[in-house]
Amino acid sequence: MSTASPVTPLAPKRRRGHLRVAAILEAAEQVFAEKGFEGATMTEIAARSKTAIGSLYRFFPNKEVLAEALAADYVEKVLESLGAIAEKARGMSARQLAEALVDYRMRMKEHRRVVFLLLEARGGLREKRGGLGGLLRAHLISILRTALPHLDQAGAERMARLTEHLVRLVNELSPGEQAVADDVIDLLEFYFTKR
Amino acid sequence: MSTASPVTPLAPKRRRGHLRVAAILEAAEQVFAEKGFEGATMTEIAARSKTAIGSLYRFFPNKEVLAEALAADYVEKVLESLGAIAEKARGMSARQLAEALVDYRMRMKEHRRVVFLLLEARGGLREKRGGLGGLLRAHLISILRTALPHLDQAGAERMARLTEHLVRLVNELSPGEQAVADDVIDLLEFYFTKR
Amino acid sequence: MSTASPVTPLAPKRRRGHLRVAAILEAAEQVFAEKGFEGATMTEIAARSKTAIGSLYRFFPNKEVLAEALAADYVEKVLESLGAIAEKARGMSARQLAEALVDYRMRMKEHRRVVFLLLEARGGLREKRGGLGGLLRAHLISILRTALPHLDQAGAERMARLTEHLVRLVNELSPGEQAVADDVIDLLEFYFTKR
Amino acid sequence: MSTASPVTPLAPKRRRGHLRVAAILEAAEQVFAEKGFEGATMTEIAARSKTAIGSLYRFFPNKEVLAEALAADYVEKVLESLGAIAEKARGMSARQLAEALVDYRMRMKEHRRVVFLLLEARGGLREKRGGLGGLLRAHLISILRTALPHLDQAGAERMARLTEHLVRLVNELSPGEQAVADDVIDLLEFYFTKR
DNA sequence: TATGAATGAGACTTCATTCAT
DNA sequence: CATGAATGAAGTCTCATTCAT
Repeated sequence: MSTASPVTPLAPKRRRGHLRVAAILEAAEQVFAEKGFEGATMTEIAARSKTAIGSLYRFFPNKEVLAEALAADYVEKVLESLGAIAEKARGMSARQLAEALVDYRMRMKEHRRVVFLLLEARGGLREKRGGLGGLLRAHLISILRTALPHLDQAGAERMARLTEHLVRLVNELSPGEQAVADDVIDLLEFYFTKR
Repeated sequence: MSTASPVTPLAPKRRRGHLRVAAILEAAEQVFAEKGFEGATMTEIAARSKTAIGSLYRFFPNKEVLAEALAADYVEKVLESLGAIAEKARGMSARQLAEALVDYRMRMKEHRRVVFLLLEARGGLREKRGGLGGLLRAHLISILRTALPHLDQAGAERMARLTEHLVRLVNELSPGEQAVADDVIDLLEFYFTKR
Repeated sequence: MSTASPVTPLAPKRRRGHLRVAAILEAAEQVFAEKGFEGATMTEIAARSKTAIGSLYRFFPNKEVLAEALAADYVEKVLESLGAIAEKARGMSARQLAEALVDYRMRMKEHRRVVFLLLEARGGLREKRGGLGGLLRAHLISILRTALPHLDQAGAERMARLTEHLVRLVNELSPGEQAVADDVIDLLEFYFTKR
Repeated sequence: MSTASPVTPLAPKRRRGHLRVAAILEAAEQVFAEKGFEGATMTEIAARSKTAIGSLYRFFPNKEVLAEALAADYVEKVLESLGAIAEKARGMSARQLAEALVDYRMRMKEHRRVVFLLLEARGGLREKRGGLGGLLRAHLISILRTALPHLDQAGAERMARLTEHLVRLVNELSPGEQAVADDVIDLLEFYFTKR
């Protein structure tokens, strides 16, 4: 009765709880980004979010759940953005599509390294990657096929792989390197046009 | 500047010479790749390399030094490869350059995730990145300017940033995705030609 | 001497009266029996008795007090039963006495392991044992001397010690072992007769 | 390779280790006896045996293993004692048998409450009870049938149950109560004779 | 008064590192 | 030098208890 439920973050029931959870997630994102999954400590996450360690565990019964919550949060936002692009995809020019994708990544920047760390790097979460990362890939493929109707499924998959990687670069650019983002757009435009 | 840290592996000059050390580095690479820096344990590295824990510590006085040795090892190999490309760079066509760069990455594949983990992800090693990562960047810039003489320094830096990122994708490709590597070459060719 | 500890359950006089308290005591008995004193958690006791944790603490200001209340409850019942035997003790035959004692234990069975755990095992409550356990012993001695007038005090004490232990076995018998209870009666009859 | 082995106490390889393990087991016995399984802390066991906590965990990878080692130790000694009785069982008189059994318990006294706590009380170890406790029971049954050849299996089982319980009393006797042990012998003699 | 969120001491356990043999 | 036992700081997580609502 109290042990057999799947381990999930507790949904806070009071108003205060929501603020607390938001603070925790933000701190966790920072710490995970800085130290990686193993390097991050629950103690530090608690301290940075000014949460008592016991309270942290009330909401996220263990470190893995916290990481997953972060990932889920991220995916949710990404899917939202991709959804917006998908709606406008039909009839977009190659350049417009390239711009839209780079722009969406740009807006994801705040979440920059968490993706990297939690969706793409960690072993324990690897299985979820099929779930989360795969979901993103699928959306991207669908967008590509809508905007570039001449693509077949295999071609779109291949293109999605490269596009995803290329676009990811914009998250790693320092303020002084923003010009590189323009190159990314140019390259994508060429890629979308040529194929 | 970034050399001569107080703690260094024993007899770094003939590191490759010592069989034990080679075994340790190989085991360390595996374990770091699988578990990340924090997740990796000295005990497991010792076990996998069939080295007594005490002996491991004779060669590498702590975990960080071991990771740095690995990184140095990696950089050494990369510089070697890049050096070979640099020698042939003059007069290379854009396509030939693209192919050479992708090919060199291909051959680095075994070291794939160690780069990722130690050069790019870890916080404690971040500072070194300036040293190691920066070194690679400098070489790449030089290669680009040699092969593409019309580039100015700023343009080459910008191009190096994107090229480095794009080329990195080939390390993450599964056997079934090798076709994507061809796209990378095509894109680089276009990139090198157009600019 | 052992009364009036500074911390006591609220309104102990009409403890049975309060429905909530009855539910808590029942749940506590179960949980203590299953998990032991340290293993039992206030949270689980609260949950099983459908009491908010805050309310649980209103009635029993800490875990120890709850355990003591349980023990006191148990002793109360036992004294009641022993009292009934004591009344009929004069003139009882050895066999009748043996049967009465085994029978009383039989009826205590529901409380079986709580005795064990709280009166006999726990260190912190050990001191109270002098109070509670000693009380039971005294009653038993008095019963023995009434039914077996030839006993002197020392002999009765000695006999009480063994009788108490022997009789305790019936609480541990599984349904399939009820025949052993008959042996206990036979042994006690012999014991009471011979001495 | 390092995780898939059953969890067992590490056999110390050096001389020092054996002393350490002995000290740990002794401390553990004390602490478990005083506080019970949940109440006992690894920290206290380490402190009382003057062992660093890390060393304690080297030998006993967790609390449960430590408790089991203790239980196994106990069972070994008991079986030894029972074995000695079994050898002499044929032809023993009822009184001699009673005396032997009480005597063997007497000599087990040092281990007194650990039995109680680990073999008979704890939930997690309950399964083992079938193994360990059941083993003892089986030996006792065999001894009874040898010394009292007229018993059938069912009768011996029943008798073993009561005998085991009765004999256990001698472990709880304080120095001033030794006379009770004589009563136990008398009762057992009667029990063995009459049946 | 009832509720359950918040708190933090402390338990178990791991592992980098040291050091006696 | 090699070995692996010893050490203890630090991390994860639990739970008795308090307190704001």
